[in-house]
Amino acid sequence: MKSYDLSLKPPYNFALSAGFVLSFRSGQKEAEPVLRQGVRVEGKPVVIEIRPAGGPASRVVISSSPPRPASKLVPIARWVLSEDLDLRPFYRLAQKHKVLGPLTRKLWGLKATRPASLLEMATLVITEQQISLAAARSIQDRIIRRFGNEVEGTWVFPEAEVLADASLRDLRRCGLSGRKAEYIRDFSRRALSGEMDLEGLKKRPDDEVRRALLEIRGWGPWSTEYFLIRGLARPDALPADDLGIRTIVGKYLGRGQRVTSAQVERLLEPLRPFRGVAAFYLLAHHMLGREN
DNA sequence: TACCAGGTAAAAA
DNA sequence: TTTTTACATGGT
Repeated sequence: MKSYDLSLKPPYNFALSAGFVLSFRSGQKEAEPVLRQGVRVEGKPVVIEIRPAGGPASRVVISSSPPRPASKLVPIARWVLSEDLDLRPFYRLAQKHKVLGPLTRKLWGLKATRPASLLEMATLVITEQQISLAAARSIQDRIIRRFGNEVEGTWVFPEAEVLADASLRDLRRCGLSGRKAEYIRDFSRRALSGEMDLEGLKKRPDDEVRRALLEIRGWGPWSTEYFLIRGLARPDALPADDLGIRTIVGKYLGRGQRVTSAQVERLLEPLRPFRGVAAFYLLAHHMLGREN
């Protein structure tokens, strides 16, 4: 299979980052972390494979099935691996912090991966509202199997058109509430018509993205912040009312108990403008610790 | 079995 | 205006 070398801008540790995301996915644990991601290249479903290149931690090898030219795969890989997030200023700031300092040295080069499709991210955000991550994962899985395409065992998220045309009945059958089915279909319709310019969001400042999302039905503060940090890797975006974040911030920066969203804001204030990344590092440290 | 889980809109007070 | 309530599935 044709494969291409790619050097990501350091600091970046692919094996650590891929290992982290793979620890959430059920199934086989391989000796070498291989990230398989369903993506679309000019609308066609493709599975892209990213693995360590050996040598520097920031170097990877990418390939795809069916094969696609490097000019198509490389930008997708850069996006999925969040290359645009520069960790250096975060690390400089964290060094002065009692908790984040040692923790960042331990997790040096860690970044979250993100879906290639912002529509997939938006759907995931809506699905995850209120219910547990396990429940949401199972619903998202049904959505992708019902409406997406399979490539060699990996499922590729559907295009906006498919979800825009879906019946509420079929969406609900995936386990979504009636409301969420409407939110997802409405959002897909906006994406399809261009009323919501998803690609355009990538270049717009945080506050403009917030305004654009908050005016859409189904998008409250939590969903908007979550989309910013997870979907766009905006380093300061912080869903302070998120249960997971309130728990983890209380554990690492408070007295151990879950704290209020106001306390989350206060405790992470020294990490501005990297509060979202800081919260991610706390969460990652907690999750990786639990595995052992 | 009941209750909570990485919320939100809409109804009721 | 502020406060309740309905909603979906999975884990404990």
